[in-house]
Amino acid sequence: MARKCKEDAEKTRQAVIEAALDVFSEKGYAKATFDEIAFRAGFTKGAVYWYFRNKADLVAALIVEYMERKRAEISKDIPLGDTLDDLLNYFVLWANVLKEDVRFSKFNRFIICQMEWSEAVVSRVQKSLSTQTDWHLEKIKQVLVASDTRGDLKEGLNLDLVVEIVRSTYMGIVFSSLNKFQGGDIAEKIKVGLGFLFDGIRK
Amino acid sequence: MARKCKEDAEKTRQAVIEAALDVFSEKGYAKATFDEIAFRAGFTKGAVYWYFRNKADLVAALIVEYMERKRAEISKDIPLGDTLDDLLNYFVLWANVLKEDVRFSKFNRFIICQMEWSEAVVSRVQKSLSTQTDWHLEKIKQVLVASDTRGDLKEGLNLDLVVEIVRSTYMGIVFSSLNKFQGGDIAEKIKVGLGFLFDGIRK
DNA sequence: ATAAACATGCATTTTGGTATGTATTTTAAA
DNA sequence: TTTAAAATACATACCAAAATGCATGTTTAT
Repeated sequence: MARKCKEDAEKTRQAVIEAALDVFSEKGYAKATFDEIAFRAGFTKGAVYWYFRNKADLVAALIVEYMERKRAEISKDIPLGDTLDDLLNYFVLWANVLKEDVRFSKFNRFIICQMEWSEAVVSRVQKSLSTQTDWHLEKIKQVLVASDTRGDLKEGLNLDLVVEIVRSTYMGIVFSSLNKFQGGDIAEKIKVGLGFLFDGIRK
Repeated sequence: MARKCKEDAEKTRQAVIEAALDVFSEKGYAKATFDEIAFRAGFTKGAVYWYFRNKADLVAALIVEYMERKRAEISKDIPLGDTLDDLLNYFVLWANVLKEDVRFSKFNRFIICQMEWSEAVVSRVQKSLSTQTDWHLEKIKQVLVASDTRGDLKEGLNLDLVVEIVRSTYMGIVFSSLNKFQGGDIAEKIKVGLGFLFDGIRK
């Protein structure tokens, strides 16, 4: 084969990334080989190396692309208000994405339980990852501060601590749900679980 | 070298397991080699293969030993009551162990973020792991049922769902704390976070 | 004497990475 | 407008390194 036009080239890159997610999910990060990823995508190893220097580079690209894409996709649906109910809807929105988008769910399961966060990968992803994290934390803090100012919350809360706890609770429910052990409706658990937590900090 | 008496043999096994934890933590599961693990333990590869068939076998033994040992160690300190406050103390107890036992903390960080849960490992660990999980879930459920019977809780709760949420919340805070991003006092976070959650389900 | 508790050496496979080949496409000069 | 050169988008072939796991050796307890 040979060179194609630019649109086809981008398609190739995407095909490789999608194939990578499948192979990573099935074999785990360590046992996934460029040969198999390329074969799944319908190409050879040369194509994969054309786009990615090595495995850490590939998985980093996979992570960044999936996170940024989904964030861009979802950002228009985000509730604008700053009450605890709005915040709850915000998390339910993310949870529903996990329920409905099978690829995104597969992606999350992979990065949570099927890969090692080696230094090589972490350093490449750090920027995109911390942006994503900051995004969440910012949203949470904004709502909590506004609610506190309005006098909706209990007195004397350490808001920064509460921010961390809210996020950890969300992550915990997501993690547990993505592990095979428990199935269940993840959005439902988020709704109920964070609902109780919010009841606990409300005045 | 050559054969030693039985006590020495057991010491060797333990030394290998401890060295394995160190090497796994530093290099990650995939990049850890039997040669280096053996060298760290003060032996050669032959010694490691004498006790463990392969890497999955070694890491499984590491996981099982650490979990069982800590559970046995801690079981005598467990609060006996069945109120929500007792349950909170139960979790704080575990959190304190994570804070104080550096090796156990290292172990947890390893199995959470530095290893892949391949099928080979999961199948070997499953029994011990589900026993540990059942242990926690059983304790939680017992307290919730007792509290509910006493009329301490809100009406109409789905207790099984609440059990999962309580556990997920605990796990979420532990996970977040073990990731390098956030440090902080893990026991404090558990106390405050689960405290709010319990306030939310209390009548 | 036998078997446990290792050490040592080797061989096989795997694979990450590179170097090279090749057919198109794009660019740019004539 | 034509066409040669250069760059792109891969395929193919190959290598060097490394690690797994086994086979075999060696020493000492029992």
